[in-house]
Amino acid sequence: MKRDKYTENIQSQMRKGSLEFVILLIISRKAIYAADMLKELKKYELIVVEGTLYPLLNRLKSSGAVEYQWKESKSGPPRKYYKLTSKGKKLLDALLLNWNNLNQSINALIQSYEKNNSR
Amino acid sequence: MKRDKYTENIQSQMRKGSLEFVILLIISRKAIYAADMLKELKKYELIVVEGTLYPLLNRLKSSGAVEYQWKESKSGPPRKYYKLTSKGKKLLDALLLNWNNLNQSINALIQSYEKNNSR
DNA sequence: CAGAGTACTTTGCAAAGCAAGGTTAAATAT
DNA sequence: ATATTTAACCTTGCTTTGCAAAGTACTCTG
Repeated sequence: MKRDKYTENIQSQMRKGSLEFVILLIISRKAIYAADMLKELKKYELIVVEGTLYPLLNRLKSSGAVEYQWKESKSGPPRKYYKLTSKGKKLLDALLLNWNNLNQSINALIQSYEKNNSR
Repeated sequence: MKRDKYTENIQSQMRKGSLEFVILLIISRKAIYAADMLKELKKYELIVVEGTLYPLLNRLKSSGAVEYQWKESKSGPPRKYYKLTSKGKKLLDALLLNWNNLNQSINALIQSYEKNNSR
């Protein structure tokens, strides 16, 4: 396996790991449907494809973290507008805490790395 | 699936995603062998088990990011002391950049979440 | 040499990302 | 009105990978 491929692979894993978290954050702001989530993610350079997003949304749905309403569209089939449930809000809060902890651990490690490399 | 299980699952995914990165950071500080890596990870509350770590180290090895030297031990079988190769250093630098980007994106999202929830 | 402790390896299962292809509905073109 | 295009959403199959559990191998102690 080439190094570049491998680098990309690890990077995509880092993205993956925080995907549920990011999706919940996006949904928390306002009700939104899948295709618009994809655009939003692209803005943040968190590239995701349909085949990843739809199953993920279904998992969130069946876990009770999100719910959706069908809404008509003027230009195509109806859309599922997702929003957080109260369960979803609790989940998001737990993930925020978790994110902060992970961040602290990694930043501590990064600092000792930078020290060893004379800034 | 219960919410708690699901929460844990997502959290463990977030850990997973940054695992290679964290391992590289730890190895970058000084040559170290697997069992001590596990202790180190525990200090940072990034729990990992053997069945995860050893295959991961082998993947890093065969991608050329790390190399190891056998060293005798006074209390058991010999140990593989891992250290970064120059390839590994480049990989780590790329991951550092990637980490910073991901961090920025997520922090931007978190900020707009906190705004909507009136701090 | 038997048992305990330490270190590394392997196997098998399950979760999940992703490419590719499919279905359905509305709008537009012919 | 039929065909094509576009927008949404869904599904299948492959592959990767984390992890529990069991296995191998080496050293030291009694």
